[in-house]
Amino acid sequence: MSLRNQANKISDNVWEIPTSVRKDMNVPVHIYSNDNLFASLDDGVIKQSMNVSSLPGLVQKVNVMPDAHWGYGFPIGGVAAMDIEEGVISPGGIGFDINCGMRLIQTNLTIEVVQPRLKELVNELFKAVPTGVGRKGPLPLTHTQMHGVMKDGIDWVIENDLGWAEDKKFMEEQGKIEGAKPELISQKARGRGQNQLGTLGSGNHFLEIQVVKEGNIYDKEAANAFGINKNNQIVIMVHCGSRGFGHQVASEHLNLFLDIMPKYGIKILDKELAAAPIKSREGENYFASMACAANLAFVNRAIIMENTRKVFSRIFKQDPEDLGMNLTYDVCHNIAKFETHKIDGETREVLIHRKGATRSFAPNHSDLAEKYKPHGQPVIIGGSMETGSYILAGTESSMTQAFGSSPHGSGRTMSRSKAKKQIDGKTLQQNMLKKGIYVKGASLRGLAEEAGLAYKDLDDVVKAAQGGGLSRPIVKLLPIGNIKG
DNA sequence: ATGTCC
Repeated sequence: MSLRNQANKISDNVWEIPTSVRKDMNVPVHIYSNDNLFASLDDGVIKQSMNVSSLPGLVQKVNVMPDAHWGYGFPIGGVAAMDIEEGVISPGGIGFDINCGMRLIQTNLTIEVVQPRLKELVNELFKAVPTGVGRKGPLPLTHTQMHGVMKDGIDWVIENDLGWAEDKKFMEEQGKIEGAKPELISQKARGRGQNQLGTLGSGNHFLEIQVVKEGNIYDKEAANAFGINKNNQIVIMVHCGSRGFGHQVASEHLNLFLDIMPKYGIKILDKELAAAPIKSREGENYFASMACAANLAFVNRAIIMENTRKVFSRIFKQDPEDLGMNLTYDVCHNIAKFETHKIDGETREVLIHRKGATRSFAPNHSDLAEKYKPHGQPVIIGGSMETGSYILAGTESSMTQAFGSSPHGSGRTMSRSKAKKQIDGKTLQQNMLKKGIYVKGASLRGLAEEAGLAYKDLDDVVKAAQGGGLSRPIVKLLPIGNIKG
């Protein structure tokens, strides 16, 4: 029998697993979905979300996003808030790729100008932004520079003239997680990060050239505030994280937490849920190390953007400023953060774990740039390279229901190994070209793993997010060029 | 996701 039967449908877009289902559950689980997505939801998501609900110090409920799938310990698409005094911090609730995230860059170019140069553009971007596992980047850092990146995030970028000062206004947390302690970072992690800035990585990481179609703009005023204002406009989306650095930080703390849990009396059902009290030396050190990785990821995306601006500038023979290459927004998909939320009528600070989930703050939130305040936070969600992506906006109901969170993408339905068996990379590449999408990847096998067929329907995910009140669609973006790991 | 096993 499917574990899905344990969940009760309580509204069109919400399924609840009550604490009565399993003795060890501390809070209920709410799964945001729709009939179609729920019918094919992986049983592993149900099991893992119940496991998460057994952690100590949880506040209100565990939330599961419409794009959820099975992950390490926590499901990808899991959102959990922890009480600062009683709660724990868990690397499995953040993900190995700390501050994996998304950014969107505007241009004032249109498809008429870009299409004839598309292949050249993608080929040049492929050279300027290294892709693939273990690739080294265009900007090796000295020890002092690495310290600045970890500690200061986007401020380091601006001080070193590798980005524009105003970019900072359009980033989650203004591009810097406070409390980073570079002195806690191992030599090994430092070594892996030091020469990877400006690289994309592999898997579902990408840099994509996209086009706006007038019929895909759902809120003209909000789209305009987000820099999207005309039919056939070209934008650029980047999806990547903290590379080997974040992976090393996460692995080291996971191993450490397994050793120290007995000392704190933490019992877990799955070793992948390894955790430490937020208020413990180990928990505090993990947060301070995670902040270093989050800051490095912000910088990584900024360097990729800087090099993307240079490529566009060279090809279209105009300054990036004149091409209108402003940052619309930069959001985190894998992170834990201290945030203040109104929960059951009470305003309190909690530690939010968002793993494969995007922050989606409501209009007028103090963390938003002035021009975004009337509309809510831009939520950037990536689809497969064949189908398109969305910009959504945060809503008031997201704040009250899910600690200001929204889905982050379309979510896999097919394993990477299964996709590789069913799909031939070369054929896929050729078929995409026929549809007007020029894609260049580090490997054809890697390409096959990312086929649209292997992902949930993003339109469905957006509908479920909207129906569940997590965010509302502003514009859909269609791919025309893509570089992948 | 990841120098896909020190």
